[in-house]
Amino acid sequence: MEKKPDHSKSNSDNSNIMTSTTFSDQIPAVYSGVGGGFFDMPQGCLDMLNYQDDGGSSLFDLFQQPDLVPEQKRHLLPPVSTVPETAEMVNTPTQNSSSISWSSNDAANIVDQENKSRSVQEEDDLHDGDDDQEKSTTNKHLKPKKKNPKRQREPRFAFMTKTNIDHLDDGYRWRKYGQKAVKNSPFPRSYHRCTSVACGVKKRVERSSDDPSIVITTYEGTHTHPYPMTPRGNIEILSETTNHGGGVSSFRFTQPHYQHRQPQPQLLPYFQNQTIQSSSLGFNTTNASAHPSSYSHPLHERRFCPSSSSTLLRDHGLLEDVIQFQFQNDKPKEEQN
DNA sequence: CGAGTTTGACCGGCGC
DNA sequence: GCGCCGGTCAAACTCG
Repeated sequence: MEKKPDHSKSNSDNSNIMTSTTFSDQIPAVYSGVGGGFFDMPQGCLDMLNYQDDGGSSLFDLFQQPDLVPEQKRHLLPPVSTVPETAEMVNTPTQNSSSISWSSNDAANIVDQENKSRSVQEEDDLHDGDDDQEKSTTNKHLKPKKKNPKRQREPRFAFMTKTNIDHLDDGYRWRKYGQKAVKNSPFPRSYHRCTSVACGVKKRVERSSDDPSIVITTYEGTHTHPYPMTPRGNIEILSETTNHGGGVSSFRFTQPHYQHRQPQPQLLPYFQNQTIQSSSLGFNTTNASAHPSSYSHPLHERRFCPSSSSTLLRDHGLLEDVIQFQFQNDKPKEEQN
């Protein structure tokens, strides 16, 4: 599908991708100072990451945990801007000797590339909207099909998932609207939009060129509808108790029609500890229909993953190994200079 | 027939 | 200014 000239070019162009750029999408402040990291999460976690309501929060609040010493945070989220060209953040899976590498050639670079193309633009968006409007009006002269010329970038979350399934079912319904060959990667990148009306959440899915078993999923924006808008996979939200302190809200994921069962999740040791040790890192699903606008919240009683801790160890289907790898605020822009 | 996918073309940003 | 590349559009197509 991708244009052949582009594809061949992509494969032949081995120029390095610079890594020392910033992730300047409108990442909430909670991510400031941390870059990316590895997570292995059971199926369902990604949904909760993607869905954040006013009372809840995201996985990334993990990194605000006061009991996380800086070393730990760094271990989880190595700042991309400081990851050396040769640096690898390696977590050794518990089940085999293979390691998932954080190299400058895959996940980090994906975001880096975006950063490069957006860091300046987004600052303009924030501080210089008039200029953009001028640009957009000129664009319309060229191509009327552009409907939303002044596009505002949404927060982005990127995850690496170790799976052989290309499209991870995260509970939401997605419509694919494009696919492109990616430079330096034999695997195409697919573009998806949430099918919910007026929900502008986008998702990009691609495979790591370094490790084809890793799927990199990048979410952009936040869903403006309850989770899940259209049940896909009998996902239920069990809002048992409102809890900013002791109650437990939990998701229950049942997986009715996955034909390809995945191997057991490879919980990376550190994250596994984090997950198990603290149900406080879970998600608050209270007020599940609220607008998921907030990324940074004080610590709530939250549940990362499906309520039963045993689910951590069972077959979690498609999202057995989710590795969050990239969150970066504008801050590192200074660092790289 | 509607929803979703494929795919070629187009656009804009960025580096050289 | 030009070419590369990521992102998006939209018509054609497929599928249930």
